[in-house]
Amino acid sequence: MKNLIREQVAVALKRLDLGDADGHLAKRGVRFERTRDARHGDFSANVALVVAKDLGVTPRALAERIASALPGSPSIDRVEVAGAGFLNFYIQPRYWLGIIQQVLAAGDAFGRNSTGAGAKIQVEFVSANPTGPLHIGHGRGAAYGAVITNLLEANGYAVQREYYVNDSGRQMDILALSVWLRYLELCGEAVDFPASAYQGAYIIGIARALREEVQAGCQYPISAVYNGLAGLDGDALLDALIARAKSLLGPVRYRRVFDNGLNSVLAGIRADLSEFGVRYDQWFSERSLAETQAVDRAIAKLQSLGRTYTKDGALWFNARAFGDEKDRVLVRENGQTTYFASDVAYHTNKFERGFDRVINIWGADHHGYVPRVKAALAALEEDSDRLEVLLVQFATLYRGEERVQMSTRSGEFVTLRELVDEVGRDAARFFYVTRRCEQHLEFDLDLAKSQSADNPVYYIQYAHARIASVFRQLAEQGWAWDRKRGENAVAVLTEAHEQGLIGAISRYPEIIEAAAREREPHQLAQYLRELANAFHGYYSAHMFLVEDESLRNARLNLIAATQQVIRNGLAILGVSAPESM
RNA sequence: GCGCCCUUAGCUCAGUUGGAUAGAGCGUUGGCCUCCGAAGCCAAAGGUCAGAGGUUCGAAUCCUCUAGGGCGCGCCA
Repeated sequence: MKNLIREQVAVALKRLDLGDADGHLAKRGVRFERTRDARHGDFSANVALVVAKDLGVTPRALAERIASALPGSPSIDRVEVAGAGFLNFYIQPRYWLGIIQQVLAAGDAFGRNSTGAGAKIQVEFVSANPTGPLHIGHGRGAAYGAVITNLLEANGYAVQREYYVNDSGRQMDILALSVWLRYLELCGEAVDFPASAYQGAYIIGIARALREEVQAGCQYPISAVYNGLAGLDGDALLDALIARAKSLLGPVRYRRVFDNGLNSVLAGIRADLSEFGVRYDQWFSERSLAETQAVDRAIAKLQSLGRTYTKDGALWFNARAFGDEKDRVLVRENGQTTYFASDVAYHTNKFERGFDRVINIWGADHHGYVPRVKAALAALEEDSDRLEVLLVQFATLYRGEERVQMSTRSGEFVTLRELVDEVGRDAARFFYVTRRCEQHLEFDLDLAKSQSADNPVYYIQYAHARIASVFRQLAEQGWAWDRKRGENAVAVLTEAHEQGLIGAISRYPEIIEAAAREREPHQLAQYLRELANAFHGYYSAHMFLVEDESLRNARLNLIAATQQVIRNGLAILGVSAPESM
């Protein structure tokens, strides 16, 4: 409908010999929008306000001229000039009524479109270090990423969901060390477990499994482990202990301890995400980039393009020449490549895989990292605009009034699993995506648990279940839904509540498009609440199961369409649509 | 210190990318089940859109400054 109006206006402008404005309307701020107020018609256009500026005429006069030059359409009842010079379009009720049939005919496909035309988009999200279970902060990225990908698919994109597994580096060494020390404890050694190692209880579980597997095969006397390390603490102690673990165990057994930790934690993460309704097409290993020499190749390419230099024994990438605020190290003085070097290789790899667009969903604390990755892509002569980084603000966690600090190392965090166990997957998923992602999220655990029934998700689900209940009631009264009869009688749906509900339904495809385009899942969540509100109001005001067969079936068609749209929307949010609750 | 993000009703948040009289939920106050599910509906109260300038037909939205909050500024990942 918006497109129809846009075409109408374009024709009018051409007739008035203002055709040059055509085609650039959107860029110049011309909008065709739904009105907020029914007194302004159904759609409004500010075209006269914008174009009048260039012509030096009054917007109102121009609006009158455009209005009279409109070709008209059977779907458009009338057009009025209002306010400062708005064109208000009133749509024929017939057109609105047709939407019910469209929904029922399209079913699960209603609202989907082919805007994306099959373009390949990769979305990488969560990608938390596999050093511990996912916590509530990760849950936000998981929910956001899942809904974004669902939205993109609904818009006709070919989406690939990916998790980048940081399975190498110092953090992982600390995990391996933590597991080994707990293992030594289980072997009966008196370990003074370092405060900066991973404290979480899950480490002990992993250590126990390791001990079952290798028995005493990785055991060393504690005196040998700590020999010569007295006086060290903090990070220095950790690094020394990691070096000690590697030297005592040797590469094979160290890798075994390491992989025990990695695989166990990763299995937990996979299970948690799966239970949260988040699925992936690919789990991409950072380690594999080094093992396939992809990191070396990326560095070599930067070198051959002359983007690097050596300083202080390290190899630097000339990031400043590509918009970053400082240059970045690729190979450290000790010969090890940096995480950044892996990331250059990783993003190169993504582009090599032929995605038209690559989206990273990162925590907001990584925002400073964006320019350097883009700089590297630009330096490698890739189109860095094909990489889009969406930043999700952290969730701050409260228990009532008290703020809860979270850190994986200290083991003090509320896990995603605990959240899902306590408030349920539907409520958790919905809660995460009702807020704009650049907004800090205050997550009150007490509220989420104690008042879970007040979560708006139930309001929407209730509308869906209520409609299911009406159809059950219909059958109990010995009636059957005659969809054809309802379709022929839709013109009887003249009540204000019915018009409002039909209007709400008709907005759904626009919401799906806008929420995907703007990467804003909360628009869909917000919309579903409004749709449910329109339905609940209707339900309270009117009986559906009336004696009049035509009216009854017309209403059943309307609420069946409502239910379909709710189901489609909830599916994209990853929330269930119950028949009863 | 420098950079990015945020600030809207008592609380948690929307506000269709510059549009017409700024909206919901929770909470508060009052009303609605002899009728399809009251996890619902209807109504009331509640605002200097952090503050000050600017841009224009028009600003919560754009630009500048100020205040407050978050994050980042490693040869960590």
